[in-house]
Amino acid sequence: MRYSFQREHILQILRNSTEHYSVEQVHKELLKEIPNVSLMTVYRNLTLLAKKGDIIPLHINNAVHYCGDINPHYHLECLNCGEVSDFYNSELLTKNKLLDYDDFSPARNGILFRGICSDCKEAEA
Amino acid sequence: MRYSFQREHILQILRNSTEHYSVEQVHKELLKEIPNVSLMTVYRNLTLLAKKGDIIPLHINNAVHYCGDINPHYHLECLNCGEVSDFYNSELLTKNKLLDYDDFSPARNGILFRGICSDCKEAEA
DNA sequence: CTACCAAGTGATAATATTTATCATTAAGAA
DNA sequence: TTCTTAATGATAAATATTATCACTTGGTAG
Repeated sequence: MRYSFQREHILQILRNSTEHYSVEQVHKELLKEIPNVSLMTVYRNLTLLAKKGDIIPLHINNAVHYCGDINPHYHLECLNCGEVSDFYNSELLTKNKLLDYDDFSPARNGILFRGICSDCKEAEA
Repeated sequence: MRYSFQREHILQILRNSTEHYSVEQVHKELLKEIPNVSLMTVYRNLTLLAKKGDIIPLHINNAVHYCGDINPHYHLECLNCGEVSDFYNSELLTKNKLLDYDDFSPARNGILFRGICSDCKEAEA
C-alpha cells in the first residue's frame, strides 16, 4: 500500500476525535482540509483502513460509522437517542473469557451492546 | 394494532426458522404463501414487529436481518463468511452482570459479537 | 534526474436498501 | 350492514454504497 495524502488525513480525523463519524461526516470534515476531495476517496480509504485494522467499522442503522480508537474496547449503541459510545472494560475480556465461548473468536473491538444509555434512562425517570 | 393476514405470516416465517433472514429473503419466502404480496408490506410489518419486540433486528453490512427467536440470547457474526448465528449463554447475563456496567442497559437480545466463527477457524488451520 | 508503472483519485453512473406517498382494500366495531 | 381507519400494494423518491475508467501521483528503476 502506497502513501496517500488523502488517506493520511482521513485517518487523522478519526484518530483526533472520539466521535464515530459516518462516511458523510468524515467527508465533511475532510473537505475543510482538502477542498474538492471526492466522497469516493473517503469510501475507498475508510474501507482500506478498516481492512488494515487501523479503524473499526460499526454498522449502525444501515450506515457504516468508524471508530478511530483501536485500543481494546467495545461499543454501546443507544436504541433511543442513537448515540454510539466507547466502552472500556478489561474485566470483560480477561475474567470472563468471552473469547473462548462457543469456539467463536470475537474481534478485539468486535462486541456491540445495543440498549438504553444512562442519559436516556435518566430522562425517562 | 389490527390483525393482518400478511403480518401473521411474516411472523410465522421468522418463528419457524433459525435463519436470520434479510427483508428480501422474508419477502421471497412470503411470496410462496401469498402471491403478489408487496415488498413494502414486508418492510412495514418487520419494522412494526421489531418495535413490538416480537422479532429482533440485526444490522449486518448495511442491511437489516431479523431473528424470530425472542428467548434471551445473543448473536455472533462471522466477519469471514458473513454467517450470523444465535448464541445462548445465561452465565453472561447472570454472573457477569453486564447489565450494570457503565449505567448502560443492553436490550435483552442486544449483544452482538463480531469475529471469526469456528468453521472459518478450522478452514484456515 | 527522468521515465515508467501501478496505486490512488475524482467524476460519473449504477446498484442496493429503505422510506414516502396515496388510492384502494379490508379489519372489526357500531 | 355501514362506517371508520389500519393495512396494503403500486409507484416514486431518498439514502447509502459500489463499479467504472480516464487522469494523477507516489515511488522505484534506469
